Amino acid sequence: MSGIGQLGGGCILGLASYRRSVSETKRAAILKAARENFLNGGYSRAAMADIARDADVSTATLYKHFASKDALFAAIVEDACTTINNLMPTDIKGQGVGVREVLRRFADAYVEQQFDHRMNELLRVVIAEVPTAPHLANAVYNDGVLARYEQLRTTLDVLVERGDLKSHNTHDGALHLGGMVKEFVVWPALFSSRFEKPADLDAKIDSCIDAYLKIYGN
Amino acid sequence: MSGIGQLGGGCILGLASYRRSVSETKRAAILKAARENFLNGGYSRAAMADIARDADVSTATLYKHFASKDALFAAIVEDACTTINNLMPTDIKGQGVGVREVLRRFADAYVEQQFDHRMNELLRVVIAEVPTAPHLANAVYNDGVLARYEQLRTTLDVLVERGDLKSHNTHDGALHLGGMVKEFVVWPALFSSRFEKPADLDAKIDSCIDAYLKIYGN
Amino acid sequence: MSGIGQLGGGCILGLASYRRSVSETKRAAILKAARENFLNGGYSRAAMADIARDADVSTATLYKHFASKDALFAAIVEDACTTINNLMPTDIKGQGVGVREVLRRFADAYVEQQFDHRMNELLRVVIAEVPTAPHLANAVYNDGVLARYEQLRTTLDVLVERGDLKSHNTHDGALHLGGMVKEFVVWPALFSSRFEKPADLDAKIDSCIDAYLKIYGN
Amino acid sequence: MSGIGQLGGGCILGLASYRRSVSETKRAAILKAARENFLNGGYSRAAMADIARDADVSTATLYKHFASKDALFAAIVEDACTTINNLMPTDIKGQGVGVREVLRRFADAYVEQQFDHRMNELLRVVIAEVPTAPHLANAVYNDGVLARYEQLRTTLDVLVERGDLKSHNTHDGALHLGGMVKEFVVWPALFSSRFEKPADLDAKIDSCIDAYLKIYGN
DNA sequence: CATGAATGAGTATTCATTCAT
DNA sequence: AATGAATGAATACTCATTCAT
Repeated sequence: MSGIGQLGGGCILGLASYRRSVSETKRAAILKAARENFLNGGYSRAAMADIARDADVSTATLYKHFASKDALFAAIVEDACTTINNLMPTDIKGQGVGVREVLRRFADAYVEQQFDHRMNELLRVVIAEVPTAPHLANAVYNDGVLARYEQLRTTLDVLVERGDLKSHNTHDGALHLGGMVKEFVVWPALFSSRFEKPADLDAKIDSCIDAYLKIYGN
Repeated sequence: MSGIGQLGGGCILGLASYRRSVSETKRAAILKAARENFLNGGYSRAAMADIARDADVSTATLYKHFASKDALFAAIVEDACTTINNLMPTDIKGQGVGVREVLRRFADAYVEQQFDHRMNELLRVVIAEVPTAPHLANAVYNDGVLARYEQLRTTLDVLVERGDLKSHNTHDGALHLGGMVKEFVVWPALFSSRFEKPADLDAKIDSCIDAYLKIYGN
Repeated sequence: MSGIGQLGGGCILGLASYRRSVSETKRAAILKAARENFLNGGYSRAAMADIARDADVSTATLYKHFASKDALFAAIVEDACTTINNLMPTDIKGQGVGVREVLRRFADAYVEQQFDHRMNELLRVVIAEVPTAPHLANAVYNDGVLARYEQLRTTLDVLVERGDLKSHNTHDGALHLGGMVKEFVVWPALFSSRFEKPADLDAKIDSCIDAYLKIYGN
Repeated sequence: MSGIGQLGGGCILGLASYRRSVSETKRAAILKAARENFLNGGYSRAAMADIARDADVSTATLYKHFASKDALFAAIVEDACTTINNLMPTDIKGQGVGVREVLRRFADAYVEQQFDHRMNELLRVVIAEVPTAPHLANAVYNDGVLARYEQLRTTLDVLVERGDLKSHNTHDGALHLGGMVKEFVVWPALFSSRFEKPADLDAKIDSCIDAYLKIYGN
């Protein structure tokens, strides 16, 4: 029935892989439940017992998988960073694609990451824990915020090379464009308990790209 | 009866006002202690007992002044909003002052509010409590974030009227300028446990104003 | 009705002393309950919740009085040491009292301390915690064991001076006599879960004193 | 089937005995690991999982060998008693050996058992568990403490018969001598977290034998 | 026969809030 | 009006023991 590998002679191997898969399943369930709990009320209000219950495991099992609440939280954050980094597009600057379209695609991916993957809410919790877990916040800032800017900058560099943008300090440029977009995509979301993106988001983002092109466009 | 200082004869009114002033003093001490505690480790980690101790009052007195931890936190946030709103300048667009200088002054006031008045840290805590105290976050967003944009927009309108800026949608314009500035002033501070402003902040802000003037300047 | 002190003008003082007495009462109840619990199953098996229940207080109150389980245990041990040290007689070497009688009285006091004040059971627990609380064990050894030997030695010195005993190394002598007595008074009690003293204890102690007098008597 | 080493042809008996020996090896490893764990922090602090890990077996295997933590502890204690009883010399009263030397050899064996075989530490743990495992403590008292006295008494009887000691109640005599020796050998060790024997132990033991000979020597 | 993952019942400790005085 | 002691509910974490494979 199950697709367990080497069933011929090594039932031990079968056992091991069975166990691993069960374990992986539980680990995933825990991460999911924990994410939910942490995002809902922040670090302090998330209770290990609740997380265990939501993941349908005992607290002891929870602790077998993650040595402490801190470690569990760190795992969730790391998980999110990985997911997000895999999500961002790497080749949006294809030959025939116009400047505006390239920037638009980048912004769309960013919006998806912030809203559909609930990065905004994770940011809330991470920011809240800055005083008690500065290393984590730092990791998120580097892997989540700065990494995004580096990607954008690289993209901008290509556009400059292609002659689509004036030659300029693309590092600051990335921050300018990013700052404007965040104003619509992140800032209101941080303060709102609803998860939806604003209704006229696309128009707002267009206005940011417009502004950027007025500064640096050819 | 007691040797209380400047009370003249101890008439009832005098006693009452003395009591009131003592009460005000205690209230202020509590607010100060609470602010410190809340900003240090966030809402959950702040302990009412610690706050009372730091304010040199008993817990019972603390509860006489503020009905609950929530209420105390709300009071602190409100207090901060008031302080901040009083801080922002209202007449920076004097006759002889150039565009760049006007925007610069606005930005400086913003920087002062965010760093010297620890608004960045307060934002951290408020943002963290969005799921459990959405009204508070909303209040801060309206009184703190949007109000700032309204001020900026009003300023921009004056500049447009003066002919210093092209006629444009100043609402979006305010968000664009604000977004770029925040990128340097707020975003990194939210993720850092140190309270200092970045070293090259002035240059960064100038670059934002430059960008803005490239878009909308005459 | 109650003997509270300055009831005349300072109801505050009355309040303070009332509080203090209530507090003392609770503290005593906690110590009693804790002693019982610790002696019954050792340090690890004693549960703070059980102790609180037995003392008719909440666990929070328990922790107001004693900052931790360790601290509570230490308080009990210290308490026992004080009690015991106050119990040992200081003037048993009166003029007309014979050697044998002097030693006998000392031994009797020792027996009372070990059995009636359950010092044997406390020793069990303290000894058990040597690896985890060496300082405590050390304190008990110094204040409980060595102090007893010093008392005995002083007594022996007086007896030597009086000419009742040969001149000898009374330090080793005290250990010899003490060792023999302990063999009957402490050693079997350490291994038994019943609290009673052996039936023929008096005769056994006499035999120890006999032996001692054979060595050092005149 | 498997490439197991010195098994000749893999007949059933050979396999069975191989299994038995593997089992014995594991049992021994468990006992060793358990002993270490129990002696280090006492019964309660020793964790079955740690013991299993230290013995390189799974917890399930551990439980196959010993039905419970209690049973494992009992096995260790029993093991220790056996070891110790085999250790004590049985023929130290050879023809030409003097009284003092005989007693000295007995004491030396006792010291070795208490220190080199960590009997002092085991006593600590056993004593600690008296309230919860009285039968065990009883067994140790009988097989460890009393048995030693019986051996000593037998020895003393021989010495009396040989005319080396006065005729006397050798039962009490054994306790007297034993008590004095223990005072130096066991008592301080019970209260100390270091495993070493006191520096001047030999001299102290000599002084005990001296005292004994003064009482009962010829 | 051996395993490692799983568990339920505990454990010490904390905290917002109340109340007798 | 002000106090400090008191509390009940909660929280992170542990451990002896079992069980499916």
